[in-house]
Amino acid sequence: MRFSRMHLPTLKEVPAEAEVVSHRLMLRAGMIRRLAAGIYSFLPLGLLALRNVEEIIRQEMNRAGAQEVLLPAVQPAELWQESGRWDFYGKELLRIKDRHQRDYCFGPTHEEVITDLIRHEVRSYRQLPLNLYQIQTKFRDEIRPRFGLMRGREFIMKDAYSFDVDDAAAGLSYQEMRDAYNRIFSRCGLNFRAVEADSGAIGGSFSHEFVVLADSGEDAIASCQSCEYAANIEKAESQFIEVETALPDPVAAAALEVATPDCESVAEVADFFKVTPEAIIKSMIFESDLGFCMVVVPGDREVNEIKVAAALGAEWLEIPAPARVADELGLPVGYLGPLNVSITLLVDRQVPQMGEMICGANRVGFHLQGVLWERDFTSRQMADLVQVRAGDLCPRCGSLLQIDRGIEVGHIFKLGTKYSEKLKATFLDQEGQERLLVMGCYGVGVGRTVAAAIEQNYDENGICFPYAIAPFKVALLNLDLKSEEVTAYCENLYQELRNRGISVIYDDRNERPGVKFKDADLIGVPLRLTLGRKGYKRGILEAKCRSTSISEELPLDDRTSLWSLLEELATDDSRIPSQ
RNA sequence: CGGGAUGUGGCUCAGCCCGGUAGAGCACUGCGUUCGGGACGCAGGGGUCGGAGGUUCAAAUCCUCUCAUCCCGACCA
Repeated sequence: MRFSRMHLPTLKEVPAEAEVVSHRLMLRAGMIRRLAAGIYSFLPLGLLALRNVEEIIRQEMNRAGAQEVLLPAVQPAELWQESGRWDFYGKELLRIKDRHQRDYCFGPTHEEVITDLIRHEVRSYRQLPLNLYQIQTKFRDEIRPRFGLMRGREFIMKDAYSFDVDDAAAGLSYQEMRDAYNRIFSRCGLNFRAVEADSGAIGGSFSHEFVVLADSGEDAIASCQSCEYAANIEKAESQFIEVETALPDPVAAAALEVATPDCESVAEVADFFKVTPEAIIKSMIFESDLGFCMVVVPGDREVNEIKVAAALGAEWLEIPAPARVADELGLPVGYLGPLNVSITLLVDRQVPQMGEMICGANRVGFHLQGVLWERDFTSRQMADLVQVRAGDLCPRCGSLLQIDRGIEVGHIFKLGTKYSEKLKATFLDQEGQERLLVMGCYGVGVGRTVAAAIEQNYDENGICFPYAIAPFKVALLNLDLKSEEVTAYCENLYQELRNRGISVIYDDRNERPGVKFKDADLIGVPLRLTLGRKGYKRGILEAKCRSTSISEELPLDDRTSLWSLLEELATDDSRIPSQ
């Protein structure tokens, strides 16, 4: 492509709307433009990057035996009512009406549509396994879209759905997708981790997220420093070690009520008693489909709601407003404690070994000191309820866990029969028995993968695209358009690069050299070739690598070293796992 | 949904408090000079100041409503 002919509106200044690196750089590099909150247009450069990721995805999905389809974006409400998600999915589902006032939605995901399709198509175990995928625009009406393509409302997703005869076969499909995903993100040149995750609203029993490590990421993951264990913080567990608790001697007969005016938070209470938060127990009221309950954890720990919901076996869980707690239960938020409460008491497994504790007295302005497990309160419902943190022990090997931030770019789920049951998607097995299809679903955020790649690869001059997804692999800068020899050489090299199938942007604009350098850096072209009058006289072409800043002088009359340099770049940063 | 902020040429912003002919830089067009890290000079084009209503002789500026966008929060007592 000739730069002079390309619609590539780079910006010197950063549009005020952009906060995070990838968003800023994608705007500045002329890749995307915003139309509305969370809704973006792709310009030519952005689309090239997107297509490169799509192509890698297609290759790996096809290699894994999946077949591409294209499903409708607009879906009738009946299907969603049949699966039960019309009500459950909530406001994220963009609902629309047609001219006859019939309800539709713009698909945020396609379990319903694909299951409907398959239940009409698949009758026999002979047609299985089957894995269909598509790359398509989704819409999720996010509460708060932000960060450009990282959390958009309209976005492009690759979603795949597998259908198998039983759990074991579905496990194989899942594993195949897991391998494919590892190859996809490796080939995109990303530093990522596959982590165990909660399956959330999509449902199912088991899932892994693929998280690109980046400080600006919205997700946190816990990973072991020595073994392979890695999990989303929502899901992560830690090893629990029983310790003997030393009690003071003699032990007081009962806890002591102390006036603690205006001490509502753990920090304030710790300050008041001159103790660390570890000596305090934090009590919180939760409400679920099973009613109210009180959750008790060490004061220096954060409650993990997903673990609470799992421990309770609850469908949904939320924290009621303090006013509601006061009205319904007569309990004062800020001064809660586990003594003498009538509702379910759910206690974190670490609490019994805390020794003498401080907790709220269930009376405004008072806390209890010297509280003891068993003497003062107890519960049969004990579990791991807290969020892991750096320094906790790996549940597999006992080494230290570390916490990193990252961007979720892929998520794979074992769905089981959740949707096939609701939509009655069945087949006949070898014995002629009617059985439910066992499903899995597998998603990749395509635009988000591009954004994540930028989050992970940039410097003060702009984007440093990994070779595999770079819109252009080579930028050829002609610094002296007026010189016939220089221009003739550049034109010839440009043609040869194109003939070799190397995507190249030839900067033939009538601009000063500085402008060309800045633009080539900004748009993240991995290899920059520069030729000016001086270089031409010396018979050399300057080749500079964007990511390493290493430059070499190549002879004009022999291009073999150029081809080997490109070869090297192409293989260098696509870290394909060996397996 | 709660809180905060912002809407002025394509972009970044000033002007608003204290009402009186709409500005700068970048970008764009033409000419000239310049030419290896976002050049300079001269001459130009382009804005119903987010929208609606109101106050006023007069509104970008004051008032009311509305729309849009961004940030924080919407669970850690």
